Amino acid sequence: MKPIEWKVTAREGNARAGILRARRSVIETPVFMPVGTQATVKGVRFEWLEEEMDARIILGNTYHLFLRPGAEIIRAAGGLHNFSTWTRSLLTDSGGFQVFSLTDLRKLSEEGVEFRSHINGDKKFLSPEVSMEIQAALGSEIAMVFDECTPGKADFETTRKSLEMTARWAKRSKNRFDELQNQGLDTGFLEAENLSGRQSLFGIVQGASHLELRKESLEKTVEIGFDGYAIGGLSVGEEKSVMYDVIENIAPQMPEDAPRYLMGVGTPEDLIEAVYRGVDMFDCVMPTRNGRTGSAFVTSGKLNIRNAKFAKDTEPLDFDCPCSVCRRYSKAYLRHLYKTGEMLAAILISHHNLAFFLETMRRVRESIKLGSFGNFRGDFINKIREGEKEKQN
RNA sequence: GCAAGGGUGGUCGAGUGGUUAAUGGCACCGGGCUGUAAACCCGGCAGACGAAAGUCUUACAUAGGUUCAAAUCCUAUCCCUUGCA
Repeated sequence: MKPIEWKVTAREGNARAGILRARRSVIETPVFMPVGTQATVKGVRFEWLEEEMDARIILGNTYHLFLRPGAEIIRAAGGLHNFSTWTRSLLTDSGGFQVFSLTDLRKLSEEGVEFRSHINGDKKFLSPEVSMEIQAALGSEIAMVFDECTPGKADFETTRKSLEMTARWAKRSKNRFDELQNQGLDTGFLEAENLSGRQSLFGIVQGASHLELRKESLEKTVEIGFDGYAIGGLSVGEEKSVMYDVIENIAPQMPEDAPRYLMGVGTPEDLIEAVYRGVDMFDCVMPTRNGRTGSAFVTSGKLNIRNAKFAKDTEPLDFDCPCSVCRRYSKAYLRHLYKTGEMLAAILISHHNLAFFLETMRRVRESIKLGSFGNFRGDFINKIREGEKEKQN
């Protein structure tokens, strides 16, 4: 039996709607997974994620939880689910992205990454094996291989070397992962109908903007064999058109019968464009980070709640959004909260943004099932373009 | 009334003869944020003209004065704070 089961329920062009059954929840795809780096989706209580937004899966981060509180504390607590009380599915990122984003603090070698904690400067070490051990302690439903995230504008040779190491790391990740599963060291083990109850592992395709290298990376990854496949290393400095090109070329070549996960992307528009090109899963910090920093995603695009023009605006962020923030609070009030430094501003806008992302994905799924995704996509993008035009006037 | 110390741009506050249209903080205005080192970061902030380099005008309580040159020195006036009556 497999740890997860993936089934396509409808198609339209390259876009797919499906059902991903994991041991702790059933996840309808395409899905947006809120990012919960440090065992919390910043500013948003689990109650809201469960009840109002009905999020079925959120992320956690190996690097950050490794530094604090440490894998042993979470293992002792019975895993990240028990520790945090999030009972639905979790996907844990491997720490690979931090190798990329904390570049000043690291020393990279074939063996792994020696780095200094960004918190207190402690010397630490992360490798495919260590990452798998931590992720087993966390007990997520979906673990990610430990990869190197290549910068978007990396040249051919750099990218090739990087991708080859990522492939070797993927193999090592898989080996250690299997050992840990066989030893029963996954804290999240759970009996589930027709599933193994074990953790699943996703591979990651790298290759920056070089399509032939992307293809090579994909082949190497598929050869090892994973429960799902991710596209990594996008939205890391390259042009947006490059990102769309890579997705367009690579996603359709990825295994048909496994979920495709585009890591770290993106804006609502990006999500729709990626679904259109065959992607099923997404995560991104934008809804929560932008929420905390005063920018809201709405039907007409993006708005900055700081703007003076909202000072007397008694309307909600978005009339078309069914979330509890839009049903109750005005832009004028949210602006006031933000300008006065009240934490509730960050909480409410983060909440709206996440609700908006999840609702958008719900609509995407519905339209694929109805065969109207093409129209949905056109309307969605048009409203953003109109919004941009209006902003300029 | 006497004595001492003060009055600086929206605000608090540096500056005590010469790159000073005037440091900083805050406020205000705008932009950014894509597997979270981010409740953060960046820019603007006297006025007018200019796409820009820039040009001009008005500015450090008020009015005079000294000087090549003043927010900075001198005189007078107004106002504020503290102490003594």
